[in-house]
Amino acid sequence: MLTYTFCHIKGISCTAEKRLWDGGIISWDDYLKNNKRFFSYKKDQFIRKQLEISKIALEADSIDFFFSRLSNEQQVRVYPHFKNKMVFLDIETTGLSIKDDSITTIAIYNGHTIKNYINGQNIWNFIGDITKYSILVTYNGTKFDIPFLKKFFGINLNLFHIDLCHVLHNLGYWGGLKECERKLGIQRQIEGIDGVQAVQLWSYYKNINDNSALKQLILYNSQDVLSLEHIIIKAYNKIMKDCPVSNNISLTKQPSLL
DNA sequence: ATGTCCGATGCTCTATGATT
DNA sequence: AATCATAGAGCATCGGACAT
Repeated sequence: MLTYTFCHIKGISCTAEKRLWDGGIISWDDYLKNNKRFFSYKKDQFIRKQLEISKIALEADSIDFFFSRLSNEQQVRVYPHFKNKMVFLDIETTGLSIKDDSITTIAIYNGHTIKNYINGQNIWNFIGDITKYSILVTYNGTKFDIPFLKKFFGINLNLFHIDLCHVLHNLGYWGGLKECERKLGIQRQIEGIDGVQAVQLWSYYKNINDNSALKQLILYNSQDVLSLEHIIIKAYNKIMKDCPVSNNISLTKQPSLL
């Protein structure tokens, strides 16, 4: 998995990495045991040293090592190795303005269970729960979810972050979460609700005590975090598609919302 | 030595797409 | 509708590989 990645090393781009793969150098050990030189002596020595350090970093589960060396769109590569430290996150709000609007609900999903947080009920439990994880996965969280969370809770979430919006852009997928899901062939359990309706559902709950509206909002919020897991797997497979051995990881069974 | 080509990197600047 | 981080373009630079 991560041992098939070379583009975290300075001087090796994705195209250079593909040349290695095509030349039969698939894993770090393939490179280290190989006598044929793909680069100049100096560069080759540097790469060997970096691969030895990479092995130690992987052994030590150093997320920081790989995150700091991989470009934003390539950080998805850590998914198989570090998925037990990852959490998918999505928030709902009363609108788009960070100045005027507030968080209504938060959903997080760790690959096994979904947790929901509701403003006015249990929302402050979020802070304690989120610190159990190391990597946050969002869609457009850089510009939306994270600034809202920062303002609402008044703290910086000290987590590594993968924004699948940028990852998909880099893979040529544009058009928002729902549109990208459609293009990727991802099926939702809950259909027919969008962000605007999510705002309305919250106001029904708040203004006329409509508990079924809240329930619907939570389901919608939960669906979005489940979709993020679908997307990261699709993105991972696309990013690694040229690697001769590691492609096609698949989705394990997700919790049912219905 | 010298020239040329190629790949990788690193700036600056601007337009834009995404969230509820 | 409000907002702004980022991708992408354009450009310069640097080092390696290779031919002459």
